[in-house]
Amino acid sequence: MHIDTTVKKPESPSAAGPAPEKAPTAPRRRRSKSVTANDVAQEAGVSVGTVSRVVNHAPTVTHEVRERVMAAVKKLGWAPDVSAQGMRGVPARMVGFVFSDIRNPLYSHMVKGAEDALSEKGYMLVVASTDGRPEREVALIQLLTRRRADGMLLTVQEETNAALLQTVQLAKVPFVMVERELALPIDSVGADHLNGTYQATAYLLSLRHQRIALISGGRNNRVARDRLAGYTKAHTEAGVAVDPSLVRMDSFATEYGFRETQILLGMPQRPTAIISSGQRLLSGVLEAIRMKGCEIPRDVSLIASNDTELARLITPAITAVRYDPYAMGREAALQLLRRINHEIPEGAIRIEVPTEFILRDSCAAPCVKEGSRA
Amino acid sequence: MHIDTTVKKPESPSAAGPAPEKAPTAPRRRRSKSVTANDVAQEAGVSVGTVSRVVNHAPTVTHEVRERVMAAVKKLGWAPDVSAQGMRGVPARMVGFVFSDIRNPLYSHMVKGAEDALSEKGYMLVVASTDGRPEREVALIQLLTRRRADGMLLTVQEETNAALLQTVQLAKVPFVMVERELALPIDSVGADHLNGTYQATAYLLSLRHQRIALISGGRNNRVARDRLAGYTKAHTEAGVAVDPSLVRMDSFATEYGFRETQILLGMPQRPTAIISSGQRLLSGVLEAIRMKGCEIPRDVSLIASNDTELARLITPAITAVRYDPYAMGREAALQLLRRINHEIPEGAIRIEVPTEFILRDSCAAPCVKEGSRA
DNA sequence: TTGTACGCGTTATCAT
DNA sequence: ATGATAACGCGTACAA
Repeated sequence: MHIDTTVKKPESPSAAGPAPEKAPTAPRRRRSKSVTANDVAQEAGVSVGTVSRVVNHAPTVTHEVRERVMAAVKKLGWAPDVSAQGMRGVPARMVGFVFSDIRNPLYSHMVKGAEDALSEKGYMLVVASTDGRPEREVALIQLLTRRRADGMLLTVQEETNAALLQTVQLAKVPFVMVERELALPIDSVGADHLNGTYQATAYLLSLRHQRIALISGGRNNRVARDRLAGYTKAHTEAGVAVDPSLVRMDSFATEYGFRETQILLGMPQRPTAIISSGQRLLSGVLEAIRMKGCEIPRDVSLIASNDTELARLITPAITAVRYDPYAMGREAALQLLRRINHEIPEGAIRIEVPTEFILRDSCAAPCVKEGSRA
Repeated sequence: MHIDTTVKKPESPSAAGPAPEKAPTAPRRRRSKSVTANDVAQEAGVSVGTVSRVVNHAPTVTHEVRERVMAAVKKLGWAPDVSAQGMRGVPARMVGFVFSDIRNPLYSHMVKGAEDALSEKGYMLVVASTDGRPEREVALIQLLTRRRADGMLLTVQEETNAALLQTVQLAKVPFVMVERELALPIDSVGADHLNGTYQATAYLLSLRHQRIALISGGRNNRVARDRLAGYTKAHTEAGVAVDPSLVRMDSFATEYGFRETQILLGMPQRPTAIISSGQRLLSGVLEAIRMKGCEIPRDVSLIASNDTELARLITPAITAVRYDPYAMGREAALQLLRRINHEIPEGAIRIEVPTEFILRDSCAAPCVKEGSRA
């Protein structure tokens, strides 16, 4: 499998398109009328160099000349052409955010956090959804690189994808991983899932639950590793053995939550509590619990992560591990900006966002009849 | 290993244009030596012109030469520099989507629809959140224009904002309005809220509700106008008078839904049904209903728009007017692409996305004791 | 069919 | 402090 770097222009209006498209007009590609620095210079009675010096805040410009140039700039409504600036090496002030699907509230909140941080500095944010397809991840990173993105935020599907690692290295711009980690010296931002899941598990154990199911996704991702570590740590501290059959970490999808919950609740020794770690999992888990005729928290206790409107408003309200995706996106963007501007020394940095345990009404001590069967 | 010829302050090049903007110092950068069309030409033993013709699919190139050039392209990993292309008038293949806040699922779904349509054609999507501030709308449109966006999708706060109208006209690129309409000859895409609200209202009237509240936002926007029209039409057809005090159309915010519902349920002749038209309103409305000690549908019937996971999963499940924001975003992007490529004749086009009435358990005939009081 | 040369608008260098 | 001018990399008339 080779990476195709050839240039495609499927929609060139002047050339033959892929469809029987006979464009009504065969327009000249030339941008015809636009005011240039030369026009401004003429208007102000100076040279183009001076115009450039003025707008770039060069210290060597007379106040009087600056005023004249600024007046001309305003009068003509001129602004430097970004393409021409690009040719001179001026950064595009654009960063990309690559993730699976913006419709996931987790990502839309991250994006907003990133966008807020970036727009303060005059940066644009390009969103790039991969639908979880690794080849799309690679293609989008390459596209953004070619389009001169100054850096990228990355939440990939598979942390060990070799093609991805190579692509990231080839792009000479900084990256910041979000809720993921690569085997490269790259900054990363993520929530403290270890502690979050530890708290949730410890709480359930303190209620005397012995069989606690953990449903999550991304078995090979940092997030899942941290959650499993927190889950295991709590069990170890409580002296309770972990039953591997209660750990389901293959997908964040709603359907997965539904299916695995059905399976779990159908087990002969079924779990008395479930930790649903994944924003989209919860509705699937809830539906399966409902379908099995179970009542929360009487028949099964439930803890969700992340906290959502659904968890808060449903009856009973669901106890949750909360963290702030907006803050994660914001911190990631700020770190990326620091890298872009070389404000910090080399060396990968890990930024951790705290988790918070929100106690609600979805947990109770396990029902003895169920717990002691077999 | 890093190219670090820059040794000034944390850089921040002008990019400001005419507007006074803080820019610490001028840049001193040089893009690292990159492979150019000239290198490819040399490698292939042809001239730069031929290289350009090959990658631009010019018909006048020998197959043999094309092969040789393509091989050189692949070998050197060359791709045309976008800035240089930009200077020659090649479009940037980038569009902007301006809206209030991506965290609103309505917009994140629209964005995904738009992105899917755009990425198929090799376009990038820049997201631009305004937080509902009109001056941000103007600033972002100007920014995107300067950055050579080929077109923009727009969901503005105030359809009558004069500064906005002027900015849109000044930008010489095509726009497509989403769920909004301007007094300009511009394409628009929106859901059929008139019919959706008509169906919801007619259904409630058929259950013999006489006092139906309508909560929504954007009093001066197309969406609100359409909803009010549908609401009124159903009342007229049923011969039921509309009580203006039951129509609350000032905001889409959750808090507004909460507050207005409290007020409505506190009225001496309180409504027996509520139509909550706005994705974020629902949770506020529900919370107020719960706080007032009312039960759905016994004490108050409820219909939501748009349909959401919350509406579907809460007990009782909420009857809803559903439409597809993803489809709206996609249609808007496709229409914008048609405009960008001049594939359709001039003249504004309105694209309507259908609504669907989802019957669930949140509506019943009004309680007589409540309805007949006073 | 292919090579050559010009120009797009800006920034940086070198003179003045 | 300011003017003049050389790149930057590509697309495309025009020449061959």
